[in-house]
Amino acid sequence: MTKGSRAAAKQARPREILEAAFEEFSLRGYAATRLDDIAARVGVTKGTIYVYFENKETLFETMVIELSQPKLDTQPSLSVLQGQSATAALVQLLSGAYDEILEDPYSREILRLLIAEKNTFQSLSRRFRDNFAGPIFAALREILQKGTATGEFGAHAAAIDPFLILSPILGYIVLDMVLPGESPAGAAFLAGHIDMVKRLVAATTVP
Amino acid sequence: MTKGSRAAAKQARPREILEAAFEEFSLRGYAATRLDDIAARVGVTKGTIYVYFENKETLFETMVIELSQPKLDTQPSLSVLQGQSATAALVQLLSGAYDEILEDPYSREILRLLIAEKNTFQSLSRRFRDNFAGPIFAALREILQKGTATGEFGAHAAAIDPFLILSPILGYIVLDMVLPGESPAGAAFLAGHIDMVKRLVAATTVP
Amino acid sequence: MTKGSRAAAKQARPREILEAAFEEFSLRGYAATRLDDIAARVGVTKGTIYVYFENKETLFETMVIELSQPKLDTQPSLSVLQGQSATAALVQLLSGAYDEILEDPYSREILRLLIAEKNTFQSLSRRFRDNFAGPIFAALREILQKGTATGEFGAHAAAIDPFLILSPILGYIVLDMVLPGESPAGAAFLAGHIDMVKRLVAATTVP
Amino acid sequence: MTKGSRAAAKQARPREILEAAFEEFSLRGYAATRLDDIAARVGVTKGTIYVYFENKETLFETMVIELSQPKLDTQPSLSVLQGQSATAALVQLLSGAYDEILEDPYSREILRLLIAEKNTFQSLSRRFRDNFAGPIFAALREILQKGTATGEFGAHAAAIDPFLILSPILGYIVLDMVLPGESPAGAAFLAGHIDMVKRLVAATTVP
DNA sequence: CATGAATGAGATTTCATTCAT
DNA sequence: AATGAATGAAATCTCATTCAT
Repeated sequence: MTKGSRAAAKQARPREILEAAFEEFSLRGYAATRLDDIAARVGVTKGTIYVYFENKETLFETMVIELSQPKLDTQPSLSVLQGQSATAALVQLLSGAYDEILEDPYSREILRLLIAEKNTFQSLSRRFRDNFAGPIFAALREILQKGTATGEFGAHAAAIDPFLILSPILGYIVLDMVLPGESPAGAAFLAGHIDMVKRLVAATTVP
Repeated sequence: MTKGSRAAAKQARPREILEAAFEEFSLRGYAATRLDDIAARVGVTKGTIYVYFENKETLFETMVIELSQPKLDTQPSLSVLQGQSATAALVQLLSGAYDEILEDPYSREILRLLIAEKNTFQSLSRRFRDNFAGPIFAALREILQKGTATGEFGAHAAAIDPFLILSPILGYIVLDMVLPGESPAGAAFLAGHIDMVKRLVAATTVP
Repeated sequence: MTKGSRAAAKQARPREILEAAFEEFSLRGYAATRLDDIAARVGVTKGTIYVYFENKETLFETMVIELSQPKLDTQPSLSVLQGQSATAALVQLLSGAYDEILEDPYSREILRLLIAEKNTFQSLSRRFRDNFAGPIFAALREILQKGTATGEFGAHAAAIDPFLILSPILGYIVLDMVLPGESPAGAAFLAGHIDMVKRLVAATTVP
Repeated sequence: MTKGSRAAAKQARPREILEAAFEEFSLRGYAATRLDDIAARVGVTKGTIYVYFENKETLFETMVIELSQPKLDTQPSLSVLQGQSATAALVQLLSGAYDEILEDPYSREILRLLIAEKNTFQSLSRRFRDNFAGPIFAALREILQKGTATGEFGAHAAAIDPFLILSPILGYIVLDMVLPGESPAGAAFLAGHIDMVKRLVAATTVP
């Protein structure tokens, strides 16, 4: 089985490198990270990285794409949201988003890297929009329309910008990025967020 | 007038450098920015930068501190909020925050740099918290308590985390950072944000 | 043989660099020597030096230590001096010292560098004292005492400062340093030196 | 008298700079010394140095020449040595040399600088030979011949290399340079030196 | 005479990338 | 596949020198 396990080790090598790259890049940023550090973290030498990746830029891009892949697979599909009330769907969508952010070790840091490198890696931002932000916005728009149509939400709900509803999540992430340890607990914030959104869409009026 | 102009040039030099530094740092990030580029932007040589700043690190830190100074001067003071309803104060605080973000050429980018460099320039993050975020949170907390006490807000309002109320602003900034040009217009978003907050604090109940 | 030659080249590289460093440092002094020059002398590029040495300072220190090592190995040991007359031992010690100075290509120049950099590389001076000067002084002291005890030397000999006996050697080196080509021939000077020392320790009195 | 004192200050300026230059150059060596440091020591700015000296090189050379001038003035002239015994002249010459070395604050350090910069400032070494070492050697040669002629010294004395007689002084300086604080007291060493030289020239024979 | 801002050449050091083994 | 020695381009920083005031 040595042959098999050796093959397995080789198979795992690129992933190991990507994970080490993630750690180093998120610690120091793209430019300040040295390939030496990444290699050392994996326990190989610099040259080995070039066996698997064309160059530093490719390594970075691949890392972002590869490590944010799982999230894309668990994206809310519109179909999943059917068969329940719009409110329930809303709650599920937000809860799912927080789950991912709080539990996935990569999402926050990758978002941070995208923010940091927005001018240098614009294609990654576009990817983020197309594969990640876009579908969520679409799902949210669908829910708002459905809720309004069924009278579950107030008449104004259909006109709400989906981004307004999602923005607290991003705000939460940012606070946690800039001032780690000073943001409110994730679960508490989620509860507040859901409560706020419920009030927002509810069929009540304000002065 | 030659004498005056030389003295004036000398007086203005540090500020010129800081502004050029801002442009370059926010374009490429701290590590990838070359002092050569900053110097070229000012129209001087590398050496001149070292006449005014000890090194690259100091230049960066000074730039962040200096260019975010105006904002600190326009911070909402608690006293200003007195003499008006809690709702009006809330609206004023949020409007003020948006004004600043939409009009100040620096704030968004500096926040982005803080996010990007959170591991490398932690002291700047602390500064941001103490001088910027802290006071706003305190003012907001005050407003919530006052509004609840006077019955203007619902009983639940006092317990709302101020950060929940502010988070959409940060979310807005982030979206604009990662996907420039895709965020909703600032004024429209502000209106939506204010409406949402009004509904949040209003004395109504939701299922 | 290719494998062998590459390994050999690698093995020899540090020593090559140290020798080139010696040439350049002794030509221009520590501060005025450029790593470029050292690299060019070896036939590699600047970067290669950093593969083997941490920085310029380390290179200098290592060079001094490494190239003065052979001398330490040929130091007079006290045991060698036994089994012969004190006078013979004295002559042997002095002759050995001249041999080394006249034949070793490094000693004079390294001493010169130590003199030049005494404020910048004090630890090297201490090394020189402990490993080099100290043992010779000790051996000389031993000889003086033995010669006095056996009556071979005059009674005053035991009180002679060993440094007085050795100082002409240092003086010779210095003259040769400052005015190369103007110092007397080494062999002639050694003969004169030995003669002077013999007269110094002899059991005669002077007015 | 303000005018006069101001003029005096101006007159003194070059000398002040030379002395500051001496301090800094002997602390760090030629290449590592910054004109800024010298200027700061005088209490002026870098530019002022250029008012009085053409460049760094000239400043260094002028400093060495100027600060070793007093010594040249007190050089032993052959005439002074006449009218006393050869032995007395010998003692006077050596004592004078030690006096100068022990008391003059510059001589040792300047010699050190000459040693350090022998390849870069060869003209200074030549100056040293012509103005300083040369005359002393000549005087010494004269004394040896005279002492031999009068029978005061042994017959072998005329053939002694003057440098052998002087070398302990240089050796003493070197030891004090490399290992400051470890050399014997100057007065004791002088006494030993004189005693050794007396024995050397005395009309005795050794086995 | 004195200043000190500005220069620009050059020095050390770093590091992504290559390639022979 | 993996290594690691070597490269060379580039980045930060220094400092002697100039010159307008």
